[in-house]
Amino acid sequence: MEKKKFYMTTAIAYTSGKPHIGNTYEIVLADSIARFKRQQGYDVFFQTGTDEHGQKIELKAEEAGVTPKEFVDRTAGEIKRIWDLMNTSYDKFIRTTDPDHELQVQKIFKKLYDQGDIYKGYYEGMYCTPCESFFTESQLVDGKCPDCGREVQPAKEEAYFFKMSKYADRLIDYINEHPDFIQPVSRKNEMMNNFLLPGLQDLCVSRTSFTWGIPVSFDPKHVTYVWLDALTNYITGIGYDCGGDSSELFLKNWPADLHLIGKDIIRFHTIYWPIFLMALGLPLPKKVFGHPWLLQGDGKMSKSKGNVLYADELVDFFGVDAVRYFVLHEMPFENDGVITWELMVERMNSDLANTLGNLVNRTISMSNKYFGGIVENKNVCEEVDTELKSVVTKAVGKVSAKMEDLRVADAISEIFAVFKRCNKYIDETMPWALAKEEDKKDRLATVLYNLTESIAIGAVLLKSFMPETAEKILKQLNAKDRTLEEAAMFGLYESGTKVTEKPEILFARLDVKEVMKRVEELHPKKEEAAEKQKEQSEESVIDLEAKPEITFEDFEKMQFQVGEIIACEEVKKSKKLLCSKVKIGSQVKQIVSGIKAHYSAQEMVGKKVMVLVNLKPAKLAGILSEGMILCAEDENGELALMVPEKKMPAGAEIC
RNA sequence: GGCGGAAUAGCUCAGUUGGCUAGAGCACACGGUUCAUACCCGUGGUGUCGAGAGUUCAAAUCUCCCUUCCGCUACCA
Repeated sequence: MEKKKFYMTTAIAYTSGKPHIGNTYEIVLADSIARFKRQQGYDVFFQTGTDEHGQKIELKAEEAGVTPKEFVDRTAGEIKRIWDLMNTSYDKFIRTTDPDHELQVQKIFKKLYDQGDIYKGYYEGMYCTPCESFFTESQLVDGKCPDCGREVQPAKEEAYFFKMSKYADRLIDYINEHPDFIQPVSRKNEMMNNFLLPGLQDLCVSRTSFTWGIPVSFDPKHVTYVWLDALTNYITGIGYDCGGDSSELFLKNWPADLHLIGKDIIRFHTIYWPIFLMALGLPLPKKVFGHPWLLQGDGKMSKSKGNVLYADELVDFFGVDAVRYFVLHEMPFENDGVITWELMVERMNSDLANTLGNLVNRTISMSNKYFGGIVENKNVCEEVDTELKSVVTKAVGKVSAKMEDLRVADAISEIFAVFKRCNKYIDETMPWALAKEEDKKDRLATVLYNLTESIAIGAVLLKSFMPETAEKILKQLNAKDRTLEEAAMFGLYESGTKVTEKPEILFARLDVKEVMKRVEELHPKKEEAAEKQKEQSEESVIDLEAKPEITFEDFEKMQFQVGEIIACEEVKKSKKLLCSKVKIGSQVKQIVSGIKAHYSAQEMVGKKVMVLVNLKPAKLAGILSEGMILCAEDENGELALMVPEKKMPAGAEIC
């Protein structure tokens, strides 16, 4: 029987710099889907690659003192290296500087021009070079770029435009008739309401302001502007030829079954790309999934802060599969996910080391201890076995269902539910107790067989997400690989198999403090950069949005007093909170403040601070707080306590 | 400004067409256990289900309104 094809792509990564963990997320997500589809028996073609043209790269190369080609060769190599490091199983890595892609883009441009979909016009406005964007006067903020705040120049460019409106109605129909086309569905409304229904603007598809791009063959002072160049990679990469000489690979795989992209470029993939395809007379992709982004927890990722997470660094700390697990697990379906070092350590310890690693380890250890490593099914079943088997054999179906909806994080949770059930089973059956009774030997053997078999099935399910780990587990169990159908059948692990004598620790527990210490050593730049920013901001001012005017009466409602901090301790449950005992006059109040990141408990003691005394008490992390210690905050979130500039007694009114 | 979404346990979130004491994971506390990587299992929440009003025998779930946050988008000032 011929396998059903499945063609999927990621967005191509822009080669302006090293990819951070957010970029890496997409390729790992895509890889899990690709691997799972293969496991399901699809003939998968998985394409990824790099987007290498544009003015930004031209400038970056100039800064670096190399040619654009040298520059992109370097960054594309770096991106590919990280994709490979993450153990991703792409079939094709396309670069938009590949000669066959460039040639094909030129032919497509010409064809669309000849058939009247592309016409020549003028582009006018204010141009921001770093952002490569035009803005109207009214869009500018203080006369500067609304995106980056830098200077803009007036510019008028001769340019080619694509007649988007011509195909709009057809696209609207297509989207309505294919409710699965845009995922998640909430994005569909955004596209409809903001673009399609109000009427599409024509899209500029060429530029003359830079040269690092694919020249328009019949008008070489123009280069193809980003979207017609970048989006077409999905067809040129598998051998499309608009002259009618497309490859077998293309004929077999187009239309794509899935374009996996970031939510920021949904518009281009669900409006412009389908319309380009219509103009070329090609069928549209079946599904476009705009995934959310992975964000850094403690503030936005920024290179100057030195807190950007890079995949290779994380791999050094945790290993490839752990990093794959983090990015996949922390990502809900529609909302952005958050990732921090602390969170990763937590996942590492709780899920990977405790639940999974320890399970494999204890199971193998028991087989060795009680049966010299031989796992034999003596078929002495009890009631408790039924539920275990049911959970284990149903897992495949659950995982598949989640994957069908591209809910990868949920799919992984289903797999871990199997491992958790196994741990529970051990407690229910208490093998160590069975081992003490000679006549329970066969029951003990059966229990260990059931466990080994369950873990083997779990490992098979894990293959798409954590390939190396799955393999390690199967190897330690000496279990045969199996298909997904076989993962629904309990009892295929060959009775009488010998497991490894010395189980290898799959994931070592980590100490948060030690990890954070190493991170600090790794990024000493952090402080330097922060100091630099401080210097820069010394002369700057902060404008806040004005709150509504209040009356003197309103003001008088608030009671501010000088408080002396006589004791202070960290709130153990919390990362941010300090709990202070504050002396105000003759009474002492307990106040919880979110300032642990800026002040240690020790240095708080003895300080005299400004306190809002009559704030309604509230519980923070379960601790009563009876007021508020006031601080000033700058744009970086740095805090400074408000202290009196002369000596003042505790309780002095501030008015 | 327009369109859309969200607000539920300390944290991240589930809660189908309104229906019995509102759930899961993590964290925390206590108990159990010892095969194992101080691990696993069990138990534990006074949560005003953002505020207010309404429909209903019954609302986290429907309607209205308010507040806050988020997404997309637009732009007069």
